[in-house]
Amino acid sequence: MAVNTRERVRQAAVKLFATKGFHGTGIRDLAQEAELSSASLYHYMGTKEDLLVAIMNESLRRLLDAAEQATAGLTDPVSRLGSLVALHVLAHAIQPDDTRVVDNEVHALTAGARAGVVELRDAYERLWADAIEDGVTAGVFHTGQPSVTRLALVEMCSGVARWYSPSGPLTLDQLASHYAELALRALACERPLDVAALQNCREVVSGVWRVPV
Amino acid sequence: MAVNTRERVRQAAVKLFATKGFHGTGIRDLAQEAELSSASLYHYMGTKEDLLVAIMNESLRRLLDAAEQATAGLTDPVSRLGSLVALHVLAHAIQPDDTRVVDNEVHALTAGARAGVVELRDAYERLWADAIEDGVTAGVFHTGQPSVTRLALVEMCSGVARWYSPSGPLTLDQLASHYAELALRALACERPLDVAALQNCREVVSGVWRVPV
DNA sequence: TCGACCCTATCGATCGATCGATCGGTCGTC
DNA sequence: GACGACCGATCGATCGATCGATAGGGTCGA
Repeated sequence: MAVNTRERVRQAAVKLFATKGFHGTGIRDLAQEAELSSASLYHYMGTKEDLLVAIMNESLRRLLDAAEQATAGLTDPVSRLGSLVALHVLAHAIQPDDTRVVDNEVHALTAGARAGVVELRDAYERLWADAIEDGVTAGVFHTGQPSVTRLALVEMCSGVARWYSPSGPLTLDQLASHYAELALRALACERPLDVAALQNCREVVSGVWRVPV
Repeated sequence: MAVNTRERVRQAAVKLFATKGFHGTGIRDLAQEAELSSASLYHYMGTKEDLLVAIMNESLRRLLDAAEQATAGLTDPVSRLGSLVALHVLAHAIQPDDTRVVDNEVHALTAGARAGVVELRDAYERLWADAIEDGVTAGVFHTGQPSVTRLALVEMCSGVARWYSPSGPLTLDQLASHYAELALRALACERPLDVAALQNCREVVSGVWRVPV
């Protein structure tokens, strides 16, 4: 029960932080969503900010782990970048609330906590930067501004969390391969998608987030 | 004087709403930034939300006007999309605070005000949708999911507001043409950038936002 | 020229409401 | 009878907003 309630509080917080923002969400909103009194809330969490920090760190950690797992052993930059894009898009489509909190509420963190979050984020973006730089070196990607292109692609993929609906016309599979296609094209890559890598992503995703893909 | 002070309040609000969020910004923060007492603030504005609504509507209206102006008379879809991308990127690079408020604080609006903002936003995205659909029909763009591609591209360009610095290595010109290049590539367009259209964008931008480009 | 009158700009003080958080308790259950 | 789960009541602080007051400058008729 206790573990379950703790998870319910977390999910209530993710939902409300994502839709109303951290500062726009009151302790009483949180309590109502989690079906608890505001006093009981504090049996399962520290301060409101502790809750935000935990959500951000866990979400980012999961994403980073998944990305490392999905690209482990892949030496081909095309496969690596395709995997990173697919994974990022799937994560944002499956967990839109979590990812929107991570992407939009960094400004609500106090300095100490922000440092940890930024560190995780940097490690994650490093994976993208390496894949792109390796591809440029290998001559399969072409871009005059690798860093700018990386920022552009990551942002493009993150946008999925703002609009994707599983009841819409696109399956997760179609979504992921469409974005992977867009990314490879933007990098002027002439090689086709690595379909096996995408399949591998699907398995990593269903393992890490425990959902069928 | 009065007009000047009113503008100072507006700029203080844009800065704080962009960095700390609408709900994260207090009336007293606003007053301090604008160098007024919190009481005097109300001589120049209605409620705090009125201020947010005004900022959003003005910013969006300016962007929409600029986009219509930049694409007016252009029949070629490649030129139109190139212009839209360049304009969007320039606006986000020049006015990062304004655009971040528009992009990230919609959730803070109450239903009535939100409707107006969404309407403006829809009209703006319609320009993008038309350019892309026309290009697909004309056979110069290739994408199986025009709507998804549009969302991806807009989001990609909006990200500029999160990181661009005028003191960085890229000029506004380089930034705009790099993004236009990325967009055309993502649409599998084989035609080159319309450099004249980009030049036109520069002029529209310096007119609408009154800055040298 | 002079006061009477007003209007704009400004602020200290303060309003009721709500904020995040804590207290002292009451329940079952083991 | 000890403990985990839970809550009504309430804390001090802060929220957005308003109050009455003051100072200064322009516009009058006398």
